[in-house]
Amino acid sequence: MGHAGIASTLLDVSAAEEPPGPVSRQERKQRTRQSLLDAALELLADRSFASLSLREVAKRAGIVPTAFYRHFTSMEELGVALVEETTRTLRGLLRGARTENSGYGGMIRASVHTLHKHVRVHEDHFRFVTRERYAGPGAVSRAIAVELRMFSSDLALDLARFDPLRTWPTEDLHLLADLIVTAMLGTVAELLDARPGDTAADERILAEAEKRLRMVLLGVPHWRPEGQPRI
Amino acid sequence: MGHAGIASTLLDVSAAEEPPGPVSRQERKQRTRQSLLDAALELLADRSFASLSLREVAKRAGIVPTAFYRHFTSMEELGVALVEETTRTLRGLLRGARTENSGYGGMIRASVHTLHKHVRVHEDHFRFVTRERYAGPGAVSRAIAVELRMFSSDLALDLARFDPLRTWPTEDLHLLADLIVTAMLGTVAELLDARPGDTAADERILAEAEKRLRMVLLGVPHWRPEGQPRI
DNA sequence: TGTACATCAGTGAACGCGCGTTCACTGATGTAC
DNA sequence: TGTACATCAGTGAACGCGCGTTCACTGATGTAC
Repeated sequence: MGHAGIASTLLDVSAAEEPPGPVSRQERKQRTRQSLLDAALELLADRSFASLSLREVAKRAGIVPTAFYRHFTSMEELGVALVEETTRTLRGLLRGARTENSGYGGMIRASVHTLHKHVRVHEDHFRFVTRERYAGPGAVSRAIAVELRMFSSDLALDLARFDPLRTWPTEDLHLLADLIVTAMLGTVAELLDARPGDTAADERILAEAEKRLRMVLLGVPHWRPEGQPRI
Repeated sequence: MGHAGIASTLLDVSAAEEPPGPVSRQERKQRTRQSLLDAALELLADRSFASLSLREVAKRAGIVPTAFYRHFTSMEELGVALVEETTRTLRGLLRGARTENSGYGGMIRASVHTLHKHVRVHEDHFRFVTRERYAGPGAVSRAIAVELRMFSSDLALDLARFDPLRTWPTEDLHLLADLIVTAMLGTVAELLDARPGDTAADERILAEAEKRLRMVLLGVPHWRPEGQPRI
């Protein structure tokens, strides 16, 4: 339970290591549930979700395999919970980064840096999500696809505030937003591949990420949504 | 061996189902090897590589588990062979599509359509590669990364022939090429997600893919490689 | 061409192991009176 | 406040199963003479 508790504070889910006084049955249950999530995430640091066994996760969480079923009906259900845990706060952070900055440049810089900080704090979560995104036909991949669509919709909404984009058809706006989300996911994968603690690598990756986004947005004023494109 | 043979003809590796006359020992060995690759690919249609067992593959290929080791030292080695099988011909096809067309528009259209045709013929191969790309720290993911870098280098080379790109620094060129390769991979994933035989869906996905690439390339003439970007 | 030996792809039994899931249980927490 | 009963998170034994890998083997193909 020790290091599992530490991991959970990173997400600020259950802040205190061992709170004072007696604890209700449902509080204890919630803590064991979190231990299972934390244990799974640690094991997923260098493995695929499909290769993870219920017994391993239970063992690492400090419970007997059969007690797992008190919290999740299957490993798949736990995986979906991990996906939700990953995106829970990031969506709000990114929306904030965009609304608190005006102009492409500021928005790009703030978004990239917000993403960077968040990914570095929750590396295991993002490793899990980038790995499982296309991992197969299971509930986990489906949950990830849903979350990404939400990121994309958030972004499309904010992009629509820019003058040349204001008049774009919705589908073109979503195309652009998807392109940006995909590029950002590539950046996440690069960050997770970099040697740990390699600050220079991080800065290079962030610079490249900003450059990529500028390249994409550079074409926007020249795009003709209706009629023949000029290329 | 029956349907395994059929799958292999799709790749044109061993064309005849049962050639006439006696067959040398090494020919037979090569055929069994191909059966193993085909069997693995069929099983991978809706599963992750990590969840695939040596025994399953051997069984489907029609040999006893222990005979597997006559062909590959491990499942991982088989996985790497599958990656090579996937990209073997596509690289040349895409290079051809670009050199036989001039101008962004023609190149984009030809590339997207070439990719589409190839993906549709070899769906299982591409499902495997898109799934395993980020699947973990194994040899398979590493092999995929190497292949993608080669696609990107090919593309950068061809992009350098365009006038505004001719003078770009190499790193910016590679950034642009990576962006395009990533976008194309997204298109592959969309194609594989579409309902089989849904021609309308295919056409929509291809149209979107072309649009995305045009969006990206639209910014090119306005990019300032040196000095401050205008955004 | 015929014979004797070497090679080696594929066989089949056996091993110890971790897997998911079942089941009846325990004992602390919660609730009704 | 005290007692009797209900709830339910966690236990531990047991099951049948598929796994990767070992080993000694078989018998067709290949080679040397």
